[in-house]
Amino acid sequence: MGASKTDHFTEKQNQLAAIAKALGHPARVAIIEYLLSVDSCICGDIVNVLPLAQPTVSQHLKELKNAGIIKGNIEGNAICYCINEETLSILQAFFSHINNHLQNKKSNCCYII
Amino acid sequence: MGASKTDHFTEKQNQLAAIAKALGHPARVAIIEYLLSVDSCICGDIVNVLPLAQPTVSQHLKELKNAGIIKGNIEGNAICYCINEETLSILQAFFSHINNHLQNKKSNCCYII
DNA sequence: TTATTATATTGCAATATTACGATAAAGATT
DNA sequence: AATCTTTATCGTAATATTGCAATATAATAA
Repeated sequence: MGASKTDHFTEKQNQLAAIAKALGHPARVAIIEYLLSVDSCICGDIVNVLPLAQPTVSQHLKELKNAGIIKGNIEGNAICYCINEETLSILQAFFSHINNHLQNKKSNCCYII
Repeated sequence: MGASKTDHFTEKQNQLAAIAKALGHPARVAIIEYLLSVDSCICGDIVNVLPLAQPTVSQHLKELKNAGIIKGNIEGNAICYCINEETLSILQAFFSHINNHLQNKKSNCCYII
């Protein structure tokens, strides 16, 4: 098939998966890291930083924006992108949830491999 | 093409992306949530819990294992899977890193959209 | 030994992703 | 207006992912 059966999962599960998926490419991780490293959030030089052609970078930016991980507004003939903390906090909450459970449990199986 | 140019990114970026990518499917999020919800980490009944056929579930489990998100060992004719905290802590560290940067910055652009 | 049970692998079809050249769109500059 | 600059979109090729039926594998139960 190739298409995920999103109908059969909860909204939360689909939401988490969508955010994680958007982070699931090294170029997009690199974009996030770059956005963090620059003081300004005007990021017209992302193309020069990445080892990818301009249309490809534009496509990755679009995916990050669709997933809500970055947000931006038009600034003349450039685009101002920056990280959307709200979206990333959803993933963070998921990890907190995981941590809480794991600490309560202190799992003692699966010690091999 | 379809193949990521992983050579052109850092090991760290590829590692983060691989972990995020493995979480980037609702079925795999559901598997993680199920592993958290059960007290035991014997998870032979995952197939019954998910709306997917057994081979598909097995494939998702394999991907989670390849990414290091779950670990498991053979227990008779069943498999014992559980969450690998070490791997998830890599993603958590990334988010801490992001948080630190964002708090220092208090970004004041991108207020529209 | 012969089922039975549980998970993994294979093979394949449908769809998605990745990448980039060519081109478009739109504000800035001259 | 004509040109430059920057980002977006289109079209397309190569590859990856998703899902499942069929089958294999391996331990357990009879």
